[in-house]
Amino acid sequence: MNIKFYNTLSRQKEIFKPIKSGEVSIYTCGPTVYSRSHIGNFRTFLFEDILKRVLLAVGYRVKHVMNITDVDDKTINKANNENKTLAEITSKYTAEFMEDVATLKILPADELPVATDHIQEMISMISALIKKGNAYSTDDGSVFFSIESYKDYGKLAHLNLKGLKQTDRVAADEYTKDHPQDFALWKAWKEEDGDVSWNSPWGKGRPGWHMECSAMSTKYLGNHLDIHCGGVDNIFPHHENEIAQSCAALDSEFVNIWMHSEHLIMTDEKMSKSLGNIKTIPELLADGHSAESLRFALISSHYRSKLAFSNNKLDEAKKSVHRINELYQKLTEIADSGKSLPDEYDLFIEILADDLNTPKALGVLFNYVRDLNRKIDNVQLSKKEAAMGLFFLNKADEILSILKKQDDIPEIIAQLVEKRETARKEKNWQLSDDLREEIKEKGWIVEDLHDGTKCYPL
RNA sequence: GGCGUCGUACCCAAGUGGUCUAAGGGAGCAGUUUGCAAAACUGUCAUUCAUCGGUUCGAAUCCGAUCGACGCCUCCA
Repeated sequence: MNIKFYNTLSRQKEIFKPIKSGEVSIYTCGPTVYSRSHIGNFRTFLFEDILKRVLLAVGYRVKHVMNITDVDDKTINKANNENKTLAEITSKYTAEFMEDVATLKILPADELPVATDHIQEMISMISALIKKGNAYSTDDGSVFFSIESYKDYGKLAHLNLKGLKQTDRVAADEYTKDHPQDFALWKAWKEEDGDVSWNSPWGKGRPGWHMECSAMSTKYLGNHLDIHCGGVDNIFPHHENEIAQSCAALDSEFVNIWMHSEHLIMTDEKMSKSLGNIKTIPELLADGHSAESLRFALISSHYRSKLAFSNNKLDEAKKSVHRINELYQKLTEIADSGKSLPDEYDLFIEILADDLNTPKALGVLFNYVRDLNRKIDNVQLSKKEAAMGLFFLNKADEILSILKKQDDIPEIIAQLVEKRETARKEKNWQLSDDLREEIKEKGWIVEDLHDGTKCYPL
């Protein structure tokens, strides 16, 4: 099967060919651990999760590396503001990040290297760049990459140097640079950095932001890798600068396919910390949304489109997740142990293999759900077909991970349900309805089937 | 100033030259079922794809203009 991915570099879909047959190397830009990641950040991490799961589903071995940025302006500021050490801040938020990753059932990366463990690798790379004439040090002990020394600069973001606007931010930069757009590889120590510094051939300082990704991707995945991902905002400057650094330092091809996810927006605004309209995973869980609903909401639009995130969207996701889980439960009761797959599975995979078209794949899934429900209603579904359906849902779920697989019903609820059953048998409708209400108040829904009842969390 | 994206039903959202009188989900309405509900099922719900032109035998899909929303141009996923 041909797998196609949209490559930011070429601005078109390309047929995916791994460098090494049967194996895919992926580097994804991870969090900067200075605060809890929000749902917008997780849109990107979930897109990467789907990417990985699709590659695994079609039989590739996947080597995935995600960096943790644990030293930069934001982490240092945070530590200063809270009067804590850098390590205290970054270890706290790294732990929280990993917690959220687990909650959302995101497959963790094989390696999660942190920047501060790779200072030596970065220094070597910077030295190599200076030696080759792609970088220069300044009087204060900083090192900059000279963008004029790298002729392809701008090829990812499709920027040409002439068209660049002289923005205030660039103009206001306090460093002395040859070219205003030259970016820092090494930043000389400043007073506000406190005790955050490493020795280098250029004096005390710390690495520039982009350096860690170049150094760590090379260390863990080699000079040349298959796929590199991140949010669209990373295209420029981060990924553009990575390309310049890596290609210049290594004299090698760097990344074959660059994939970027669009932003999640709330009420037509980008979710951002400065606007104060962010939601974290624990907050959303506290609002009563399940991990499955969150996953569903995040994959219900294509990763390259802006995602309109709203309460309405979450409510819809919850119902959709329930619909699929409901069928799953029914199938469990009917199915024999068969292990064959319906044609819809191939279609499902094929659609996902076409640049991860999750909304379209969900369409296929729902069509199938309706077909099976119809057969169940008409008592036409054979045990064999049910087993097929069950196997399909399980296989699809290896990618989507939206099945809840039976929640445990608390003892109190189970007792109330039983009590209600007795009342119903005695045709005591008043008591039965009251009990249903009571169960609902405790957060569970009871539904009466033709034979018995069903109970699930609200 | 430069580069780029998007505008599909009440809402979300696929479709990127013919199978489109446009998938799927949610909401609504009507019905089957049910002690009543819920769930499920059935029917209904865009002859039309921001607007106006053009190319084509054929366009939501290509081109141009207009209107509207948005992103990037040094540290935000």
